[in-house]
Amino acid sequence: MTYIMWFRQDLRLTDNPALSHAVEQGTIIPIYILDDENAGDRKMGAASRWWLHYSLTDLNNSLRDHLQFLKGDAFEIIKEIVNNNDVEGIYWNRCYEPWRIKRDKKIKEWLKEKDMQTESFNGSLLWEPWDKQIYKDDGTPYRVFTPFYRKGCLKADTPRKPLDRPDRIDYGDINLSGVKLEELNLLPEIQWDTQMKKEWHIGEEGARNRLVEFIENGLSDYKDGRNFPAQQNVSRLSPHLHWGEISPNQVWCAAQREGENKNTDHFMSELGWREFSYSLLYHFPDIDTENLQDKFDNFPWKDNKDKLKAWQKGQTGYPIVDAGMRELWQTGYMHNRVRMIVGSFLVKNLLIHWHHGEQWFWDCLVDADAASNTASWQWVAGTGADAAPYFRIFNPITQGEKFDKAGEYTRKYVPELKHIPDKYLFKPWEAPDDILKEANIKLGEDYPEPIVDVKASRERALEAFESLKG
DNA sequence: TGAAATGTTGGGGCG
DNA sequence: ACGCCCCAACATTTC
Repeated sequence: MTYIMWFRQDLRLTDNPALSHAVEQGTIIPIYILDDENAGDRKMGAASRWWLHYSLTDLNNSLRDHLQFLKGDAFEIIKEIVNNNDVEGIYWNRCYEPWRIKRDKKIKEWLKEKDMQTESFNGSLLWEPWDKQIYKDDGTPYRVFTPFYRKGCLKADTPRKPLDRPDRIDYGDINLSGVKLEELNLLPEIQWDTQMKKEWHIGEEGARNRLVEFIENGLSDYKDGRNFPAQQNVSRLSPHLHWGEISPNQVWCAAQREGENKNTDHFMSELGWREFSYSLLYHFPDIDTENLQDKFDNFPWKDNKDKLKAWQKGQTGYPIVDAGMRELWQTGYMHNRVRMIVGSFLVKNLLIHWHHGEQWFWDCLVDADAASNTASWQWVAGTGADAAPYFRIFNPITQGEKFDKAGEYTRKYVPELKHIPDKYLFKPWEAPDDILKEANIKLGEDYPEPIVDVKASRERALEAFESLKG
């Protein structure tokens, strides 16, 4: 008996419920389908594709070169496989983007009509978004994080303990005439990934090492340390989780083993935010384009291509913002504190619609995730669930001084400011001429003048917000 | 998971 | 000794 194991966002062997089930049934044919056709406007961005290439390479190694790669409309491909080969069934772990739910539902119905064995599993979430335990008493989904997490998640069934890696896998002997991994064309044509390669250890083993490293060195001061981008207190597990190189259950249980304290609690609640984002996307499937709070539909956003471009390229003249945007560009990642700062800057100081930020992150982040990315952009914009009140506007100077006091992070990504004294690092335009000269900076040439005035733009944002009430 | 404005308090300098 | 002012430090309010 031969079964298809369809890998999707679960590129691992350990704690993989669909895989464990499949290998118990018989021999398996592991496949991956690159389905850009059904993704519509949610095709993977460039950084995601880059990561995927190496993650598939790693998975294929773990599967002793048995992973078969296919490209196109997954429904058509699966029909073809089932119609032309002697397979008994097909298993996968669920995905939650609206387009995938729609597609997978159709596929499952068709498979059932064909009397194929088919079952989907939960390999990506601690609690299913439709779990009745995690609804409010009135039967509607939570829109506020704290009760979602405390009254919902923490009171619901405890997450499944991770499954062991199957101790043997038997592979079926069917060639599906797919393509070579290289033919998925996931790697960039222009080589912008040299720096990125050094930054990450992609794949299941890299994910596990990252978790161990974080638990040993980052977790013990997580609650406070997570705010400082120069420190090593954040887990950096987000891309590994997104691709399913590690499951949230593995992370949750590893944190739990460290015992309850403010650091583990806080870290686990961040996994809770991930669940919350998925819950929101499930219950409000258009949040990736529509404001969750529709009163923002009339917000007077400004279209400004030059300023958007300056933000994207890390040329705003605000060093902490530019450092973050350049970290993103160079590494495919940005520290969470800085994501909030650059987000606030785009949406509030520049008054540019959060869509533009969301799209840029979607293209550049190796952890780009439809649920987390859209929920977080709506959060920072003030348009979303449990959102920061609109008037919570970050001051990029104060934030820099508070969270990168010694300038280690900022100077790393904005090296032209290396020699500016701390006192002026986050506001170089206030530095006296002799200090600028000594630091080898000519504002407007070596480093941009600020593209907006924070004080004036703050006022402007508050007025724009005020205009919604009228 | 804000920032700025405004209010309050208390210590020290000083006439 | 006392009131007054100044100002830092902290708390509260407002956007």
